[in-house]
Amino acid sequence: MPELPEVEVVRRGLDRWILGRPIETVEVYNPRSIRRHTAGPLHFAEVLTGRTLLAAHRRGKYLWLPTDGGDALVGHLGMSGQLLVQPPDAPDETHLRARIRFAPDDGRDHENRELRFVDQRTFGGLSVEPLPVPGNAVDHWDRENVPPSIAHIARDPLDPNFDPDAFAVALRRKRTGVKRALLDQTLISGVGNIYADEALWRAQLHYARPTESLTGPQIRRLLDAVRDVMLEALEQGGTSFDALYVNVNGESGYFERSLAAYGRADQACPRCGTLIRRDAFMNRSSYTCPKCQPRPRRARW
DNA sequence: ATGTAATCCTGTGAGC
DNA sequence: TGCTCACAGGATTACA
Repeated sequence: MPELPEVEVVRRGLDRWILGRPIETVEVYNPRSIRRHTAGPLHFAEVLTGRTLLAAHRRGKYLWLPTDGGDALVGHLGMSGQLLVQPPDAPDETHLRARIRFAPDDGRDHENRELRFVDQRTFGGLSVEPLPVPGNAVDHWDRENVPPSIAHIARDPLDPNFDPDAFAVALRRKRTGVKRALLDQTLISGVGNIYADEALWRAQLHYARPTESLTGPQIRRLLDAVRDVMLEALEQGGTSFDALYVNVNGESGYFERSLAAYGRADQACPRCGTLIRRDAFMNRSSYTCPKCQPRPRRARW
């Protein structure tokens, strides 16, 4: 599943390949993939046509691309979404939901690639939304230019303006388990089930540990773990930047090779050899090492 | 304020 | 072989 590192890989691909040329056509094949766009998929296509995408920004798992019209193309990949930059003659993908074609770049037709939104489970979606302060974006961390549907999303751990102390205070104020808090995108964004489990394993914390009982050093260790695991995943996912293809399938190499806990039920913990255990958690799964991450006496989840 | 459960979806694989 | 069912899970919504 695309979490922050995968989405950042996509952002870099979009930043490199699809900015600066007017959109010529927009085709929507599944209206469900146009979400939050209250005026509907037809309007989505209409308003986007003729616009030029100026930049590619990200917060947590959300992407947004400001246009020369003062609004932005907003995207979330959900569980199975991909944004692919493809040559026009590439065969349509099975779950192709939308296609955006750009005006040719005189004489350089070989670079005239199109943007495709592919999404098997259609939990992801695209929309066009107004930007509060148009045309003012300095970098992709700029808070003032966040579209309305992303306004409630907290800064993510790779954002230079992410405030660890404020996070620690907000975290301890919550009366919940630490993993639930990690997955709360209004507290910290970009963390999904996979990286939550990996970070907790690295920080040697159990998912049901009550947030208010966490010490300052433990929170710092946890944050470092979140950042490290994401940066490592990003390094490995980054190898596909040159491929004229934006890799988003949630299998950034890292996925298969480097996971210590997630998805490894009944396999040896890389740190101590104890068998990793799988618990039901929030309609999904949590993976822990019973020895490195003992369940707290007062558990909360 | 916080927790719980249902909802949205489809491909995969296990079990019968 | 073919059916059924559990499962994967992010974000939002409704309800407790």
